[in-house]
Amino acid sequence: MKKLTLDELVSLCKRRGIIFLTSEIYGGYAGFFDWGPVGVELRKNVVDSWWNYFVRFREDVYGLFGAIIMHPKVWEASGHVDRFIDWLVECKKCHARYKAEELIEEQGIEITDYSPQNLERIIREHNIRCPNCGGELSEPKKFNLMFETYVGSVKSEEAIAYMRPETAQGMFINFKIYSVYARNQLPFGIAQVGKVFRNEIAPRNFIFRCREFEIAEIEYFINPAEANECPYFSEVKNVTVKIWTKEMQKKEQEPKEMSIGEAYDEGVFSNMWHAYWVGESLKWLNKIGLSMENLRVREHLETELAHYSAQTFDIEYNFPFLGWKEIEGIANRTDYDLKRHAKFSGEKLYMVINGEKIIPHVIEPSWGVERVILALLTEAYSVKENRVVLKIPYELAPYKVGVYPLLKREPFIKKAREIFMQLKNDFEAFLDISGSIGKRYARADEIGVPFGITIDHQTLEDDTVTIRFRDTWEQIRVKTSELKETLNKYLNK
RNA sequence: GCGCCGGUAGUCUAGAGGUAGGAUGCCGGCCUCCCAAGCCGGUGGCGCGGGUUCGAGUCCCGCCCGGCGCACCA
Repeated sequence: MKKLTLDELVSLCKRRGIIFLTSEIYGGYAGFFDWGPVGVELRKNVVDSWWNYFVRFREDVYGLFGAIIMHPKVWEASGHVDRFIDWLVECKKCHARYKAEELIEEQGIEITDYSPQNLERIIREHNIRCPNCGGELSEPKKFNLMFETYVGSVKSEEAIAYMRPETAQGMFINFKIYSVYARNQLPFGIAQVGKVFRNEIAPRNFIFRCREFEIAEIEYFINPAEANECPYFSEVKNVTVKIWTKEMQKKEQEPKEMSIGEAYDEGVFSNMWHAYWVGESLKWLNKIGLSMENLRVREHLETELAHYSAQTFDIEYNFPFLGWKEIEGIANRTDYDLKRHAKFSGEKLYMVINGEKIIPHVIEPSWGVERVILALLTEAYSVKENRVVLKIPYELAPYKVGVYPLLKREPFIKKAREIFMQLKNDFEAFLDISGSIGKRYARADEIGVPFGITIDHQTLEDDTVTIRFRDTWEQIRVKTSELKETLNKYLNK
């Protein structure tokens, strides 16, 4: 079968009202996207599925809908201000870029004043040149991956606030409230879905890398003394997937297919809870339609670990047009964040359980919603007889059922309206009377509508209609009185 | 952000100094009892700004957007 290209997917997303670049009448705006009538339903269904699976249908995870702009100190405590803001100098000859402070410190010069004026003065006085080609260096330029804004009406340095670049900190700053809500027991988790903002240098590959995107994330707090006591582990131990540990990567070995249970026994994971969350993540991704063959678990090398992480696994999806790419990360953040916030805020961020003071450790599964949906669309995209059929799992389909009069005239239209009115309160339904019947089926297939109800001549005689199935194009005939029940059966409701 | 390449109706594409053409979609009509059918009619376009030229999708400059490579990816 021909490989799907990103261009084909982008084209479908635009022409069918799913996702498209924002502000196109002004030439577009890189890294920002709008979701159309179909996309907005799809996104909502995916997020609902996630929320049900990880929050509502669990005993131990609590939801949060946190602020996008938080106290600026949050980002000092988290380490983002230090690690997201740099003064960079650029070589005027070869255009290589360097952190100013690193170049200066490499010369054995101690910096006491980190202001850009002073950094530049040191570079000029010591005649520091490009280590690559010896070229002259530019003045230091501020390089900030966080979007800044000003809170209050005065635009001063003191008024700078940041658009959150991750949702995690919203959970950490509310740890006390949630630990009480969880009745002072471990483990428990806090879940949040929301927009985050990162001022990427080069947004690319459609919605794969954007500047404004959505994260679905859980911070799961465990007792470090009980890190290998996960009562749910039997639910994931047989999940089997390709796993690529850092050792395998260093030895240039291929990923190895193994179960989560086997991998845990072999010591692949930092602890049992970490293994559990990798397994649960895979189960949900598989549930929403991503096949296990297209998923793999890759451990981060030491060099790519985030400053807060003891061990991270990426769940990667094999995009036909991008190769294996991260759609979710599962990090062991240990007690890094709670300790940092305790230090910066002066609050006591620990729990006392049975007289013992415990700073919980954190396992953090973190999904990129756009990336998951890109994988979902990729997996669902299929071609049948030269037509696109989007085989989205029924529960996620933006519309469930289309109603079509076979011919565009009375009394077919009247009867179709009746059926539509009968269905619309129970299903995401629409009525389409425009164009030939084949054209209407084709349009519905492109946005993944699972069922089509057709009103034909026989309907007018015996009050039966046909149900057409998106994936097979087969039709069955049912009484209109049994339509709702039959559709529910197929939808597994 | 750097380098190379590109940008023509909603989508896909022809045109490379001289009247912007096609396909498809969409809308209306005729026809049609089931898979983008047929016929007729309609809708809609050179990314933005400046320059060169009698004349610019076409050549030049800047910007924007996209693809690829590098860098970045906490």
